[in-house]
Amino acid sequence: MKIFNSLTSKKETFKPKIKNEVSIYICGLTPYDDVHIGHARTFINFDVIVKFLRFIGFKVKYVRNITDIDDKIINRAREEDVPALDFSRKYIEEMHKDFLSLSIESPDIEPKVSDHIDEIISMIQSLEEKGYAYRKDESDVFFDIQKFKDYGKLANRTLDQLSAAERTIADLNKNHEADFVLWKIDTDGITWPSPWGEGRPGWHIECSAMSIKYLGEEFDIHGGGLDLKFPHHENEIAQAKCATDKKFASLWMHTGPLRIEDKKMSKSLKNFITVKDILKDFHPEVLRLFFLLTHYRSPIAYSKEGLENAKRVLDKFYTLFSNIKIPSKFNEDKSFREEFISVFQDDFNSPKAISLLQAYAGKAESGRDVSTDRLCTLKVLLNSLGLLLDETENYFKYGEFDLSIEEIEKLISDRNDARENKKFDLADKIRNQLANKGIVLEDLDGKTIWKKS
RNA sequence: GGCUGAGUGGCAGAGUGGUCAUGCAGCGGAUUGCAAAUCCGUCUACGCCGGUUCGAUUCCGACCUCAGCCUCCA
Repeated sequence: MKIFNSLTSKKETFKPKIKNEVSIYICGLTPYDDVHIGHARTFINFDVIVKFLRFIGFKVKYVRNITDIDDKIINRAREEDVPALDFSRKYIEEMHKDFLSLSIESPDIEPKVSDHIDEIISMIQSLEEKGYAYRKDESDVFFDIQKFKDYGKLANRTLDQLSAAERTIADLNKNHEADFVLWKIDTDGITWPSPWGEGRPGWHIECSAMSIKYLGEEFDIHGGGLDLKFPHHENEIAQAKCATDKKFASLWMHTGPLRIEDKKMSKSLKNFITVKDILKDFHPEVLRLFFLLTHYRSPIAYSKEGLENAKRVLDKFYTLFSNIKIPSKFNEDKSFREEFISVFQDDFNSPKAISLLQAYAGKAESGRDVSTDRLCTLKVLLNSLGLLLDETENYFKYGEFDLSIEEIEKLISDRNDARENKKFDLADKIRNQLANKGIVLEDLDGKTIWKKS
């Protein structure tokens, strides 16, 4: 298996530390607003990656954190006059609901920063003992990037380049402009006592502390959205390596951004579409397939047309299996499975793997190659990506309608009466009436079924 | 400005030094009361300019355009 390593900018043969086991840490969300489809992209990508690793037989330990201490949370909570952790708890619940709707599997461990203050403090202490952390007078505690010779390796940036960057606020307590906070001194908002005084952890240290706690000082894969590469992941590496003198994560993976109108979808740009909004119109698997039709490292331009295209593709798969009963016992088509795996394990090439499945589906439809074993294998492979898991009926009737099921069925029955009596004008009128409500009819083998358009 | 990535047919999107991606849409046909669904057939491509090569969309160089990061961000 090959995986692109952001640290070396090369595809590398994947060799986990322990044979057949994978330890993976993914940076999760800061819960202070609804989950948007840019987040969904990242977590669906990693969901599929973890699923695939398990599918081919790896034992995976998957950790995905929640950053529940953050200035934005504190500020928003203050605006609403509720305790910060109550505020974030509310959005954690929303996040879990959204992820469940999207069939994103829960990680094995989902640690929160607020539960790991002790680990964070002791990591900062060891950085302090080794001379990587400093403070002036009673200032915040900073990490001294000039003491860490590999600083900038992940982002491919030198200290000079970092100095040259225009920074709006220069903190006079810092040795270098790019030094970052390990412990922020504060008495307002949510704080904990520490050897340096009342305060809270800086952003970055939590992920170093929690990944090491659950996966050890050296583990296989660390990932997240591309926007976390610098400074977040760069800083994580600095802290973890300096505190432990170990390698930390061997492989770094970053998912590409979701764009909307040629800009990255992000909370700060306020150009986001929430998961809840999308799921009003589209089945969750449509969103999943929309993402999988593009490689995880490439940017995706969000568009309604793109989602509609993904829907048509998924419709075809569901239609193919709508009349096929999958037997409980069948012989898996090994060569098909192997072909799929060999494509997918080249840096998780989902678009190529799906095109392979589409080609097989096409062959099956044409009646040229309809061995049940092969069809069943196709279903297994789609399922492995988190697709084709819903009942056909549910899938095609997903969404909101203006009409009740009873009303729809009454109209269908009226139309069929009209057809029996050759009153085709009336029949077509009823069909148009339903079409205007977003319901399409199909007359199959003397039976009429309906779908949401 | 620095660093990184990308520009493929109407659209999405892989890939490759010389035979086909794949799918959606379109078009023609079968089927249907007419549609839909399904089936058969089918068109359109590699940003621009040079170079290497017998041959380049694929390798090299310049240019143009776009995006991401450099400040919070998945």
